Amino acid sequence: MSNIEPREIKCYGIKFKRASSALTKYYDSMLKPVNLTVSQFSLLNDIKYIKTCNKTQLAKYAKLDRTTIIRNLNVLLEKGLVEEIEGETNRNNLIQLTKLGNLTIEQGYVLWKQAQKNIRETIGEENLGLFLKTLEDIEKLT
Amino acid sequence: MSNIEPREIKCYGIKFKRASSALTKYYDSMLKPVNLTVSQFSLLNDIKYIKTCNKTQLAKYAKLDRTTIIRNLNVLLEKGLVEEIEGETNRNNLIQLTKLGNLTIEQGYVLWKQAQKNIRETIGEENLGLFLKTLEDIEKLT
DNA sequence: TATTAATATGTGCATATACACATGTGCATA
DNA sequence: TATGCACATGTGTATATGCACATATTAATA
Repeated sequence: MSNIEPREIKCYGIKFKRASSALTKYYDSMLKPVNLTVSQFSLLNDIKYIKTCNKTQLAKYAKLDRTTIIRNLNVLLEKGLVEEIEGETNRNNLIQLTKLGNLTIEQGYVLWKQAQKNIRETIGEENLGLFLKTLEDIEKLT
Repeated sequence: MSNIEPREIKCYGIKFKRASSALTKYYDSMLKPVNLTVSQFSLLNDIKYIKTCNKTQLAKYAKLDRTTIIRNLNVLLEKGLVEEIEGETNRNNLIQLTKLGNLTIEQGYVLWKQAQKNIRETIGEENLGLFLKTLEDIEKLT
């Protein structure tokens, strides 16, 4: 099959999407030994930080849609990394890490740290500050 | 509901995801009048550039998984923006833009151009080169 | 007290993405 | 010819994401 000559992609949105996808895959591959994606690892860390909370609070904190959080949490619940403490009504339920969840974070942290270091070097220490600032400016678009 | 004090997010992967999500939403909102997402707009432009091709070629060109292309194409087929020309066997099918597809790209281009300009200003002309270079370095991780 | 506000949760639908697997076709070669 | 490799397609399943809609509970207020 003949390959088609690539053209210069000009859309910053698409360029960004591709880089984001590559970056996610990289973190995911590094976290493979603990069977976590970077999204899952990040959400676990959020829960660790806020200790116990309801799902709406967690969504606000993680800056994700509430229904996204519900679905992502279901994966973590099934893995036994998170538990839901039933209140009097659904409204009063709280979620928190299990022992396994805490242990998995600890194990994952070592792997994440290495990924983080490698990415920092890929971006370049000297450019890091400006780069992260730009990411924040873009995030503010929403 | 009391809000939880945000902590500094250190994971570059998550920071990047958030920015990417915001950027996608921004482009999507700008392309709303032509009822296209930026992913769809980009795929249409890829097809316009390569004129006619099979799905595997398109996937390579767009740097997406082949099965992702199949599913994204199905949306464009249903919208009548793309058509599939049946060959002797499935293997010989070709896809190409419809008239409506070409028209929609033209209409979308004006909107996209404006989004593109705004993002360029958000990043800052003076930082643009370095920023895009970094995106490419990250993309190469895969 | 009855109605309304605010708050919390969940499901259906849709897009975007990719891996694993199954299937089909055509050509080269043993 | 038969076998296998290269190429092309499609489905099942999964994660990640968010909007629209429905429902339930609590607090405030008319």
